[in-house]
Order: sequence, then structure tokens, then C-alpha cells
Amino acid sequence: MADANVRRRTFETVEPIRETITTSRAERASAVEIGLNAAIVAVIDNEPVVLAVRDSADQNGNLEGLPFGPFSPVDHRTLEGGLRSWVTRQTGLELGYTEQLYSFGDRGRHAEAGDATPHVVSIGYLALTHPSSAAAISSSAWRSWYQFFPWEDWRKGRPALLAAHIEPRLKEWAERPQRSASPAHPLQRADRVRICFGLDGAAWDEEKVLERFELLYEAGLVDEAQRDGREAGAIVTSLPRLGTPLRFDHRRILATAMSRVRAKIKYRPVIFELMPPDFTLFELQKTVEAILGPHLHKQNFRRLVESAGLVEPTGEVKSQTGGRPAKLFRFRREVLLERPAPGVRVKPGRA
Amino acid sequence: MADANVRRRTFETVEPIRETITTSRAERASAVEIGLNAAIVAVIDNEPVVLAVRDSADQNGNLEGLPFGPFSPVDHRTLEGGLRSWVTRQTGLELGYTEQLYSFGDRGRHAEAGDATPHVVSIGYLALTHPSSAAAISSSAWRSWYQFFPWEDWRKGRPALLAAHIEPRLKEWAERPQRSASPAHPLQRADRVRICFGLDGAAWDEEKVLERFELLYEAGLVDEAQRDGREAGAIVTSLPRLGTPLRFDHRRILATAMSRVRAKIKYRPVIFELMPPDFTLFELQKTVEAILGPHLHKQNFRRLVESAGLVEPTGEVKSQTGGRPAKLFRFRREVLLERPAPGVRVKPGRA
DNA sequence: CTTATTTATGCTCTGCAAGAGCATAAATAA
DNA sequence: TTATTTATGCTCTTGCAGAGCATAAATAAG
Repeated sequence: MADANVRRRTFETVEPIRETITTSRAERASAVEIGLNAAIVAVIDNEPVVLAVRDSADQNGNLEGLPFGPFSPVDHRTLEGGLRSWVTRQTGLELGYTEQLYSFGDRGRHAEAGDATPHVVSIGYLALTHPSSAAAISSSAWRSWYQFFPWEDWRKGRPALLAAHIEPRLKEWAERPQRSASPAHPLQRADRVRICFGLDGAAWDEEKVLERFELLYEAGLVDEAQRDGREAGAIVTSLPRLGTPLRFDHRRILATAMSRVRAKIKYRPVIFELMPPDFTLFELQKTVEAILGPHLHKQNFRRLVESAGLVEPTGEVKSQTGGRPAKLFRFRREVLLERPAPGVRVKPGRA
Repeated sequence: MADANVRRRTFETVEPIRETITTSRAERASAVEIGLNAAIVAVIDNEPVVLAVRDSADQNGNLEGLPFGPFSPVDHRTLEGGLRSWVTRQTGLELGYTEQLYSFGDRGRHAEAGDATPHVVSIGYLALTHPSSAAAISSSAWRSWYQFFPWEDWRKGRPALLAAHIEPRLKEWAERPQRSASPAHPLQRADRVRICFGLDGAAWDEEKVLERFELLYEAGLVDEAQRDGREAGAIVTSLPRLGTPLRFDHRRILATAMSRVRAKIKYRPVIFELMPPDFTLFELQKTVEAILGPHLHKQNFRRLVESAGLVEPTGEVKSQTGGRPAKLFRFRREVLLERPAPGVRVKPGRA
């Protein structure tokens, strides 16, 4: 399991699948590979990070990607089991909290540059961890997730990138002639831009990470779009790239992971998966803020967390906080056995 | 597309997939079929229903199942597109609102009786529709979803089935000797039973449909468990079956769909996908209650829906309501363009 | 050693939204 | 007519979230 050397694999069909269904059309099942992909998230020094790996055999500009590998039903009894196995091999990490995100199968979105990989369905997973338990190996590295999505970084206010580059280009895209709204996207382009990016008085919803990325992809503003052979081109090429691209469809999977985490900490106590065993309430708050972005009201945050019974004092205190020593707390695991299994249901306050 | 005749299909590999990755272990990708499955939900006469199909070629006790078919990357550009294509062929229905639920890949859970189907990963989808737009064909039929999950039907109070059959058998199961908690299920059996089924003062959470079904499956209390060759057996066989089973893992997919719908109507306006264009507020409430179960406070429901701007009056009224005529409303589609895109965030009140 | 600064923590005030119920309007049924 | 049923408007209460004031107890500066 320690061998993380990812080399080339030969695809073998095992046996013809038992006949099940016939159709009158020429619809046939062809071989599909299932890719298992992990967005492994942690918070280090108040910075939300994700574990990225570099494929030593990769020739395509040496992009980084998420840990991943094909699902092998012979070796893996479950999808998640297969994922854990691949992650351990590639990063040395034993995953803790893990949940499935989504399965992506759009034709052409799993390509590498100039690649014609036939058919891969990517199943994305989110894993949360605390780096104390993480012994990442050399070919993997923690990267700030804002490196891939700079427009999501609102810790210092609205990113200038939005007004300077993204909004004008999206507006131009929205105004291009287009067919009527498709069933998958019932809204018009301009409305989608407004809602996703909080323009014209609409609020910025920090959970819409995936929707924003998909919009930028459709508009041809991220590198992956050009790699996949989508339109855009000319106008865009000379302008600065938006965020660091990842291999295959991994940036889309990471966007899904960010959306999920940002939504989930509000109604399930998953934030504690990112914390060490003991922590101060302010450290907890900083971790929440690292994930969500904006600043929270300190006193109200304390009240919320304590009154919900999410934590209990350890009895110890922590000095060196720069002021009065802070009480240390630990996660009250018993809340999982109690009624509504609450999260840290916070709303972002003003800065 | 009108041919819904589902016959037998020959599996063909199209071409060897380009080499991508090799591992040092004997881990190889073998052929995996991807099944696309649709839980198509509607509400007819205040009864929540799901579209079931009967496989004419099926010899296995002739169980019903959900509309489904294999993903064919040659024919289907996207997963959802493939799903729509299969559903239309099998049921004559053109899907409207559709969302992906989950991908299931556990070995052995896609079997039929005595079957050794190699490897199928099932991707479940939820679709919401209103039967006025539904021209279901003969091999398909709307079934109350409570037929498959009678313990979820709280419209007449707590189902007697729970105390009479389910709880004693689950308690027996929870007390059997077992290994320590697995990473996938960190809680002990007794705790999981208590939380999922609202025992010992815990509240019944109507969203935990999937968790409850999985618990019953693990405990060997649903037919699918025995079909898949799980333990249980002896004690159970003579007792009444719990709910009507479905083919393959379709009941699990339906459970996932119920969980998702019950959760989602609380924060997204998806309930209107189940309504005709015009409706009274009480009809809307009845539809919500059909999905969620318990009764809601009528006046507060009105206030909630109206003040959230979810509906607008059509100007018409509807008589024959059995009392004073009711104003007709329609869904205000504009809310999709507004700030928090609200659902019908209701909490179940007392009966 | 004293004072300023910083962080931790307790507490209050206010407004809104949800839960619950009363009361009236306007049909149908007897 | 009168009783019944459904529709709809309004009020009262409670709890919680947002916001801010005030004090405690450390560290940093002089």
C-alpha cells in the first residue's frame, strides 16, 4: 500500500457482462471506466487547503490533480473502499471522514490536453482531515483552495479580480447571441451570471462555488474549457488565466467539494473533523471562517456553539493567545446521538 | 424513442481503452456497467407516488423496478441525457426537473435472485413531475411510495408496524454480539436504531428514509437482504415482509429519493414541480404534507408561502372546495432570480 | 511596576420569524 | 334558514439571532 508510484495500466475487459437488456436502437453499453477522486480538505494555519498530487508520468504540462484511481470491482468491495485504497497508496494518508459528492460523466470533460480518453465517469469524494494525522508523502502537497478559485477568497473583502476581469468577460459572454434556455439551464445567461456572482444587488452566496465554476467553464474563461475544446478562444487567450487549473475534471470536483463543505458545516457538526482534539472557541471560529469566508460575531459564535451542546470544556486553558488565556474545549461526540444533530449554523456577518 | 419494449441487450466492448495508469499491485479495471435509475415522483390525490415498471422479460418473481438502463457513452453525451432517453423509452415520459442522487457500487447489492451479475454501479436520479404531463404507458404504473416503505407513512400517526414488528426485531439485532464500530458506522447498533427510528425520546426525523432502510437491510429485515445473501435468515423468514421489494437496488434508490425530496422542499422551491400551474394554497399544503407526512398549521403555512414571495394570485378562484371558494395561485418563477431562493421551509407541527 | 493593548468571556437589548390560536368571510349541506 | 366546512386575516407569545456594552485576565510597552 505504500507504493504510490502511478504508472501506466493496461485496460482489460474481464468477461462479457451477462445479457440484461436489449434495445431496439443501436444503444449499446461500451466500456466505461470509473474514476474515484478525492478532494481531501484540511485547514492549516487558518488556510483551507486541499491535497494535490503530481503525476510523475504526466507529460501534459505537469498539472497537479487530486488523488485518484480507477474503480476496480475485483479489488474493491465498495466505491469508497476503492477510494481509500487509492488515496493511501498515492498520499500515505488514511482517510477519516469521507462522503461521496457527485458523479460526472459529461463527454469530453475528463480529457488531458490533446487527449481522446474514451469514457470516464468521475465519482468525486470529499474527505476532511486534520493535518496532525496527515503524513503526506513527497509527491503530494497541501495547496490553498483559493489558489484554484481566487474569486472565492473573500477574507479581505470582495476580490478585485471579480470587477477587474470576471464580470466584464461574463457580461460579454452573456450578451452573445444564444439559443433559448435549455432544460438543464432554464435561466438566461445574464440571470445566471447575476445570481451566481451576486451582481446588481443580488447577494453573494458562498455555497455556489460549483455554479460559478461551471459558468466560467461555459463562458470559456478557465483553462479547462479550452483544453476540452470549447468555444471562447480568441478574446480570452491573451487575458490572465483565472486560477490554477487541475488535471482532468478535478477542479470541478474540488468546486463541488467546496460547495458541499460550506453548506454542510451549517447543519452538521463536520467542522470538528478539521480540528485537533482540543481547541479554543476562537480557533474553532477561525476554522469556520477559513471555510466560509466572512467574519463572524465572536460572542454570538460562542453562544451558538456552547448552547447547542457541540463542545465541552476540557478544564485546561491555553496561554500564548496574545491576551487572556482561553479555555480549551473538545467536541461533544454525544451530540451525534441527540436530536437534531446540529451543525454550526452560522450566517456570515459583516466584516 | 416511442419504443418502450425492453428486451435483452448484448454487451459489447467497443475498443480497448487507451492506457492511462498502471499500478504495481494486481489492481486492474475490469468492465463495469453503469446503470442509470430514475425515481420519478408525483403526487396524485394527495398520495405520493413513484413510477414503477415491470420487466416483461423478467423471470425473477416479476418484481417491479424503477425505469433504468445502462449508460452508453457512445449514445449519451451526459449521464442525465442517458437517463432521460431510457425513461422516455420505457415509460413514454419526458422528464422535467431531474437531479442526481447518489452512486451505489457495493458488491452484491445489484443482484437478482440467484444472480451473479458481475459489476454494476447504479447512479440514482430523482425526477419530479405532475401527472397531467404524464402519459405513462401500460408497462408502467404509479405506486404509492408508502407501499415500499410503510413505516414512513405517518399520516395517521405513528405506524403500528413500528412497535409491532420493526422495533423488537431491530432490538434483537442490536443486541447480537458484534465487532466494534466500523469506520463507516462509528455508532453502535443500538444507538443507530435509536436515532434512526426515534426511540427512547429521540425525535422521528422524516428525512432519514435511507438510513432507516439501510439499517433494516443490515439487520436482514427486508427481502433484498436475503436475496443478496446476507445473514439474518431463520428468525426472520416466517415473519411478515416489511414493504414491497423492488428489483436490484431500486428500493435503496427510492429511499434516497424520498430523503432528498423531504429535505429539499424545505430550502428550495421544488414542491412546485409537483403542482399543476394553478392551485389553491390548501392544495399546495396538502402536497407538502403528502411528501413530509405530518400536518402543518394552515394559517402559518399561508403566511410562510405568501410572505416568501413564492406564489402570486392568478385572480381566479376555485369553488367546489367544500366551503368558501379559494383563491388560485401560481408559482412565482421570479423567486429563482431573487436572493435566497427559498423553499417551503416548514417544520412538521403536531397533528 | 505601571499602563496600554489584546484577547476571552458574560450579559443585555432588540427585531424578526415561527408556533399557536381567535375571529370573520363565504361557500355548501341539511 | 341554519349548521357545517373551508378560506383567510390578525394577534399574541416565544425563542433565537444580530449587535453591542462591559468586565476579566493575560501580554506588550514604557
